[in-house]
Amino acid sequence: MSEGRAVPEATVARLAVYLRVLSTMCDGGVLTVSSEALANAAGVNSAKLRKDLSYLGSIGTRGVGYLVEVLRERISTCLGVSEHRAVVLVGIGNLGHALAGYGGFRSRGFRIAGLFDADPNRVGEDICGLRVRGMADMQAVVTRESVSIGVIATPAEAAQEVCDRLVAAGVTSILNFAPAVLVVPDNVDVRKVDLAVELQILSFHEQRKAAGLTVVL
Amino acid sequence: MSEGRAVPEATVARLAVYLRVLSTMCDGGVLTVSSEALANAAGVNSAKLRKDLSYLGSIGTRGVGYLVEVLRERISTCLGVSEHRAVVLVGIGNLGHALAGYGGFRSRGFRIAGLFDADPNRVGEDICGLRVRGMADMQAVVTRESVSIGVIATPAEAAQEVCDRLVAAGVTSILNFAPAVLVVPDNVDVRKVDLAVELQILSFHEQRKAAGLTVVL
DNA sequence: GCGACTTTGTTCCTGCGTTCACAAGCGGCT
DNA sequence: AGCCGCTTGTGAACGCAGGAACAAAGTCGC
Repeated sequence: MSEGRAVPEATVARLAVYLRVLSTMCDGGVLTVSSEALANAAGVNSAKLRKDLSYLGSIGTRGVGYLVEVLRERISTCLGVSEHRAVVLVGIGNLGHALAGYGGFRSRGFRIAGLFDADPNRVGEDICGLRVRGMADMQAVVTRESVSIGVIATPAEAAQEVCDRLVAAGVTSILNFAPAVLVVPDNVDVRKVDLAVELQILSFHEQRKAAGLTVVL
Repeated sequence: MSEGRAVPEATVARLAVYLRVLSTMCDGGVLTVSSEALANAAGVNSAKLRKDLSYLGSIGTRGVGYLVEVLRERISTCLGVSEHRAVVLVGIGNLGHALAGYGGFRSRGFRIAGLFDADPNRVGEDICGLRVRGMADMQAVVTRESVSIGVIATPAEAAQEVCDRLVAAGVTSILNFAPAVLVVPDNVDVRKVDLAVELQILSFHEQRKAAGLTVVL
């Protein structure tokens, strides 16, 4: 378990959270941090945190803790964001507009290499210094800027077609905000974020709380 | 296992997906659907789907499948969205603006009962027919409209304070888009959506793919 | 009315993720 | 220099989720 071997999926998600907390600490001038303190700040169990970090061939010092700077660097490298990674964003509607202007991407290791929309009326529009391009330019941008990640923020109907174009252009990871199931080749990763699903999960728990109260009454 | 007993967390998330697919089918005039067909449309295994549905005290007909309308109704009830559920949205910035205008909320069982922002310059602004209110009005709106869910789309610094106000007003479920860990009482549920984390997870897999290729070369 | 076919609901089993608990290691203090 | 206390890293147990396979149940054709 010395080198970054077979990091579990669940751990990867948490590493990203640790990274954000560590960056904040770093900015605050904190030099070292214990697993207990970092776990609290990240909202997880300290044992879990230590096991997570152990997958990176851990760099902690017993009796002291972790060097914030070193740990931050180590996680960045593991996640592949030590250098800025280029992404393209397709679908400049309501949500796409917000994503294009979201500062968190840049500060957390990503660079928006291109904005695309199928609507000719939108092409040419300027958003935070980036020009919206037509779909025809996608191939060129992806190749030239070595883009590996595509973000889909189109309506559900267009999602699969956009996805196919992204894959054809050479993108191998997709973040999908459209409420649609995407079909992709095996070598392409897809993650889906569905805002309504998140709310429905919360709604379920509300339902359960209400049912429990009814019994109590 | 006859009545909606102890539905696993992972199942709840998928039920929401099934619900969306079923709604589409319903609109398309489909009357019955087999577990195989529904599973394909939802992008999951058919055995998993059947097990998920069995938690609702399943209503399928052997040799035929499920009645689309009945199943949709059943899942809606389980998720607590058979009647529209009221939510409030706090933080009308880049992202909040997009969320306020997102049509998917209404169509999937939610009603935005109020928009709030701390910035007095934003208060009074009209977004898709809803007026932005000041934080002072929150208590009244939550009480009057029986709001149980709050959505936080503020900067990270303001998230905890907003969260506290929501909880004090009576909200018991929170969907948090701010990159911050929220501390809440035990009876309050929190779900977090962090866009940068999603990208970093994809980035990790890209990193691995690249490493694998390097070895191959 | 009966048999064959289809599809569900469930059971068992395997694997992953989480948690607990403890031994090992390092720094600081005397 | 040696001991003590603190913190890490890991081994083992536990619980949950996922997948395959099968028996029960209902429909359709004859």
